[in-house]
Amino acid sequence: MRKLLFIVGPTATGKTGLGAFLAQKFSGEIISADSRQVFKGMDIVTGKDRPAGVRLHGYDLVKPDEDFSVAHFVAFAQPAIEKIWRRGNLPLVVGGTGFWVKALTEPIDTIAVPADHHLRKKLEAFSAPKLLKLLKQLNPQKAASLNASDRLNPRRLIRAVEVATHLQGLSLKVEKPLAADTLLIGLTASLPVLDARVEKRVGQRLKSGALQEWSRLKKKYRQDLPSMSAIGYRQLPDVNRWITAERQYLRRQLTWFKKVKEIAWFDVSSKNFRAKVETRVKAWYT
RNA sequence: GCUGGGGUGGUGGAGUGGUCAAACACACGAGUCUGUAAAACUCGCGGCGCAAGCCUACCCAGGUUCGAACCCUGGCCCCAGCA
Repeated sequence: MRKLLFIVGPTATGKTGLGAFLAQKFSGEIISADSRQVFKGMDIVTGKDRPAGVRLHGYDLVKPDEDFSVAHFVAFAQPAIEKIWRRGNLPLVVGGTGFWVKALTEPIDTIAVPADHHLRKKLEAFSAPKLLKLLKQLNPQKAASLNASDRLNPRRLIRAVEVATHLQGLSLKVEKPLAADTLLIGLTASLPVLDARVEKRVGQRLKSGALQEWSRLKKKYRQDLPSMSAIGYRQLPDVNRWITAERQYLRRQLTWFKKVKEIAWFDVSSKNFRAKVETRVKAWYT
């Protein structure tokens, strides 16, 4: 069976570095699963590492003012993975965007319903209770299935209404999940270690010209674009707030990934952690 | 040293006699998640308790009052201006 390797975990754990290491060992190619690194020109602040000698897919797919969501990601990544298999290589999906990683192997059944910007714009004026009421009329089951948090989340409610209004006419062709033998490697460390790494990384990005990149993009793009909501762009020039936002994000990622039971976790601050991972991958790969 | 302002939670900052464990914000903690996911959203956040509730709090010490974070006296500290 074809093999598919995932490297996941919170920010600043060195996922790409490990990915490159494993890619060389096992003749692999990296697919980045990162919701902000898909944007061209957003390089320094989002921390795009480009390890030498490794094929890496998934960076710079669109311009910052273009749409790119899970659906686009799946549409891009699945064929990319197929091609890597055809070349006889091992695809390594590397990324911290949990939802995107999940979508690759667990199909989203409403993924075929595209964004209706006109409708969204109209619905944005509605309060959460009003949206919920509307959803109840269109799709009572969906409305009933929402938990307390989502019932108060306008963004989620708008999408649910959008799906409900467009679903009928559409012949749902659900994406096929990738049939593969998968291994999920999770990278982590103690919180103090992770926090320290975050701070260090921000420092490095500042040295590499993060401020210049930020001011360039700020002039060029509207601040309400999804791409511009990337951590760093929102907080700069306040460096401390940037660091805080990175740490908060790190914790959110941890919350997501800790629920994924299949992940084999490795502590990046333990000694020879790369060797340990390599051993684990080897056992699975051969 | 003088004059004026001020000392409230992890932080900023409301509150100026009872309805205050203390608005609001931030930070922090725990979560949610099926086309914005580095997004959006929810809950918690003095102590004990499942809860009802109880206890300890608004620099310190006294005092006034049925009742004080809020009024008075003294002390300590901070800031601004003048010396």
